[in-house]
Amino acid sequence: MKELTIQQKKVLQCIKFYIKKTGFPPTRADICRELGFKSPNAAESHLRALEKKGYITIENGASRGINLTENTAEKSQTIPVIGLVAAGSPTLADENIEKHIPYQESLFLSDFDYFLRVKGLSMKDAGIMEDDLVAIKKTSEVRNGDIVVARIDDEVTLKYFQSSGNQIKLIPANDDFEEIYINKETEGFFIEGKSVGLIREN
Amino acid sequence: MKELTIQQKKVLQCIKFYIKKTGFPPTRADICRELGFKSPNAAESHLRALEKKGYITIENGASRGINLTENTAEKSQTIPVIGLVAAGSPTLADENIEKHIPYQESLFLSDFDYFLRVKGLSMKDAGIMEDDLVAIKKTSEVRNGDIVVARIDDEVTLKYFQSSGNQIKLIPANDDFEEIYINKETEGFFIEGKSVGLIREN
DNA sequence: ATTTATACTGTATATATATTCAGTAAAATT
DNA sequence: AATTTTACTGAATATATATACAGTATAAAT
Repeated sequence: MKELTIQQKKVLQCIKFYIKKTGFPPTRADICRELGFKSPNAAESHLRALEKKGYITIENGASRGINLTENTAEKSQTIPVIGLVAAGSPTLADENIEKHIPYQESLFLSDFDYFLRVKGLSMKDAGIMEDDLVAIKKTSEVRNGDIVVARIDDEVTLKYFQSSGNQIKLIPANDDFEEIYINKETEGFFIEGKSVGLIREN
Repeated sequence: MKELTIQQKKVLQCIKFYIKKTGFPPTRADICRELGFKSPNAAESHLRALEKKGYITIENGASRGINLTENTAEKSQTIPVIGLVAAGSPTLADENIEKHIPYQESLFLSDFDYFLRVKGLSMKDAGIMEDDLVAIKKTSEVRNGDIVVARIDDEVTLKYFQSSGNQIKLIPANDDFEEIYINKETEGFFIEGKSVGLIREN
C-alpha cells in the first residue's frame, strides 16, 4: 500500500476518530471543522487521494459515504483454531480447522497466525494443559527455550526447543515423556512455528 | 431495556446489516428500500421508536446520524487487568488496575468481569503460571472443584474450592503449598469470584 | 523542463436527506 | 371507553452535503 503524506494521515486519523466518536463517518465540512480547513474542497481532495491509495472507498453521491478499507480499519478478525492431531500436520487447510474465534489486535504481545488445540499433557509443567489454545506464529526462526510446533514426518508436537550445532533437542515439560533428539537436516523434520500466547476456555 | 416489536427489530437489524455492508448508517430512504416501505416517514417513525427505547441515538439534522447504543452494538470492549497483590483486595478501584486489554464477546464460554494477574506458583499443577491472566467472573456461587478468588481479611488467593457443610478447604495445585481450612462464617472470609478462563501473554 | 501530486481558499449548485404535516387503520394500554 | 402506540402512505420542504469549477502555490516525479 502506497505511503501517506502527513496531511493525509491526519485526515485518515480524523475519519477514524470521528467514526469512533459518533458512529458514522464525517462530511467534508466535518473534516474541515476538525482540521481547521476553510474550504470543503480541501477535505474532498484529501479523500480522493486516500481513495486512490486504497485506504478508503467512497460511495459517490452518498452523504458520509466513506468506508475504511479492511487493512485500514482496526476491525476484529477471526482466527482459526486447529486441532493438534497426533498424526497430521497443522495446516490452515479447511478440514483441520475446528472453528474460528474472534480476535482483537494486541491481545498478545506478538501477532500470530492460528490457535493450536492442545492434546495430551506433555507440556504440563509449562502450564499448558489439555484443550488449551496455544497461539502460534508461523516461523522457523526459533530460539533455545522457545515452545515450538515441530513436525517429524506426519507427527506434530509442541515442545521446548534446544539446539547446539546440528543437534536439536525437543524437550517435553513432563517427566513422563521422553526427550526427542533429532538432526537439523533430517528429512521430514520441520519447525512449523512457535508459541506466543495461550488461551484457556475452561 | 424495553422490548422491541417485530418491525422495530427488523429495522434495527437492517441498520446493523447496512453498517456492516457499507461502513456507514442508512438514510431513511435506504431503510425503506431494504424493507419495502413506500414512505420515508415509515422509517422515521421506527427510528424515533428505537431512539425512545434506547437502542439507538439520532443526531438531529445530520445525514445518516444514527448511532447504535453500546448495548446494541456488538462492539469490542476493554476489560481491566488487576494485579493479585498478596495483601489487598482485587477490587475494580482505579489504583489496582494495571491496564485495559481489548476484549471480544465470546472469547470464553462464560462472561467475566476482569483479569487477575497471577503472582506465585501456588496453582502451577493446574497450569496457572506466574503472570498469567485469569478471567474472573464476580460471583459467590461456586462449586467444588472451581478455581476461586478467595479473600481472607486482606489476603487474596487463587485456589481450588472444596466445601462440605460449613467447612471450606482452599486447595493449592502445588505440593509446596499448604491447604487452607476455614469456616463459612469466619469473619473477613469472602469468595470474590471464580476463574472462567485464562490468557498467557508470553 | 514539464507534468503530476500535494495542499489548500473560495464560490456555486444540484441533489441527497432529515423532518414536518396530513391522513388511515389496527392493536395495545390505561 | 378513551388514549396511546404501532404501522404505515403520500406530499412538501428546508437544509445538509457532495461535488464541480476557478484559482494560487509549493514539492515531487518523469
